[in-house]
Amino acid sequence: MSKPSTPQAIRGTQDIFGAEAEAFQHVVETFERVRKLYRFRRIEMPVFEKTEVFSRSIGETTDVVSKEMYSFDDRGGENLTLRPEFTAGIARAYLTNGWLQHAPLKVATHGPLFRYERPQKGRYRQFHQLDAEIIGAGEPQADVELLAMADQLLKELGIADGVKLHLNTLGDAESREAWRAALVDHFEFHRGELSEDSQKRLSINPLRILDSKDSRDQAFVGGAPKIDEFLSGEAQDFFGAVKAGLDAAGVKYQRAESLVRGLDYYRHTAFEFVTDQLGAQGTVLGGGRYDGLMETLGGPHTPAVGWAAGIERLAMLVGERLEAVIDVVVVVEDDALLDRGIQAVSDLRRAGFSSELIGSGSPRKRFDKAAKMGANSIASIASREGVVKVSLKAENDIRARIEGFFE
RNA sequence: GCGAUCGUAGCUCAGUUGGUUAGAGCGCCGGCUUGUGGUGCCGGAGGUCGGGGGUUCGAGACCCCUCGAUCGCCCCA
Repeated sequence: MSKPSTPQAIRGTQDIFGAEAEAFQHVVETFERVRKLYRFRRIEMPVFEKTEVFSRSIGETTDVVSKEMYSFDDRGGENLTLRPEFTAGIARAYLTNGWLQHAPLKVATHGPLFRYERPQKGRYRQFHQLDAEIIGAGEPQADVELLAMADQLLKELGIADGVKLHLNTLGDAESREAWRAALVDHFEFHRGELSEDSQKRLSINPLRILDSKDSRDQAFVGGAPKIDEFLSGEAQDFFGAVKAGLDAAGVKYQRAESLVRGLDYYRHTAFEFVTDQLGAQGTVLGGGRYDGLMETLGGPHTPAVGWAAGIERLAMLVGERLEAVIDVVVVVEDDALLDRGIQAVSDLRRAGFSSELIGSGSPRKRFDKAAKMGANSIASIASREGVVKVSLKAENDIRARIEGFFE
């Protein structure tokens, strides 16, 4: 008889435990608290959608859609995709549920996303994001509110020092197209001297050449046309209002002229909170305005802004967090007294004390086991010459509150 | 999709130029010591050396393939 083999976890997924899981949960809980301060309403979204929800909104030519989606036919023959991001699904829900009656609508959620990528530090095939969106608001104040919330979140997580807000504008649709055309002209002239990657980007996403890490490309980035030269008056005013609003809200930022977004639906404001402490995956939170998205899904023109943040990346910056210490460990040193112990921990837990029972293994080693757990107090239930003996090791303040549970 | 490094008990790691029954610490289980005690001692369980193939008299060590991890490229939060 051969031993059955143990299945491995799927590549790029993670089993999170202990101090790391506490850090993960801490990020989520902090987000929940901050999101309520800004009055964002909680939504829960399906993990999968019809494939077209993503392919139409994100853009067929993007890497996400063309090679990173987990798509499959279900038993009814429908082609479905595990969500690679939140925004498209939320936009779909907004339209199919008629949420425009609530506009402008501020919503927040978090959960798992899926992308078929090569795993590395801060990048997984199943990863988790926080997400916040304001839908149906075309005013720059919406951008400002969202950024202020992101800024406060990072501060409350205690990681704001290592993270900087990079801010840019992509202009409105006309500005962006004019800029894009000028960039293509510029880089086309030097095509032969660009990196292989950037030669490809020239036809797929020329804006991306701007933040290439290849030194061959960087030589031509400095002289490339700037978005500011192509901004319409309206676009300039919008960006000016966002910057003024950030100053008023006390949010620090720096202009990043070559910051672009990978997904097609972005317009106007684009931003990333970036750190140098996570290696190649330095963006911890990113987003922007996507005024054109609703129309690509067949809805009415609906301006919107949003961002998403990588929970794993934030948790790595937060670092490991200690699990809460136990209030009382109850040690039963005589098996005949086990029920006394069960009663005590039950009463303690119902009264709001975290409690753990130790009543198995070598009786003489049970107290040592309890001592190693680092609890605030230890109660021992033992018998000496046939007499039940309860002893309590605790500081006076907690002793007074728990003594009664052992009488 | 491309490149580099790595993969030995549950965990962290040793394993000399390929050479008898593969080791340690921690953890786990048990015995003794201590007896208001977080100590010490002894013993035990647990490994097809990621998986498959090859070279060799002989492979945990060398070669090939494969799976996975880590770090870059790319992409992105």
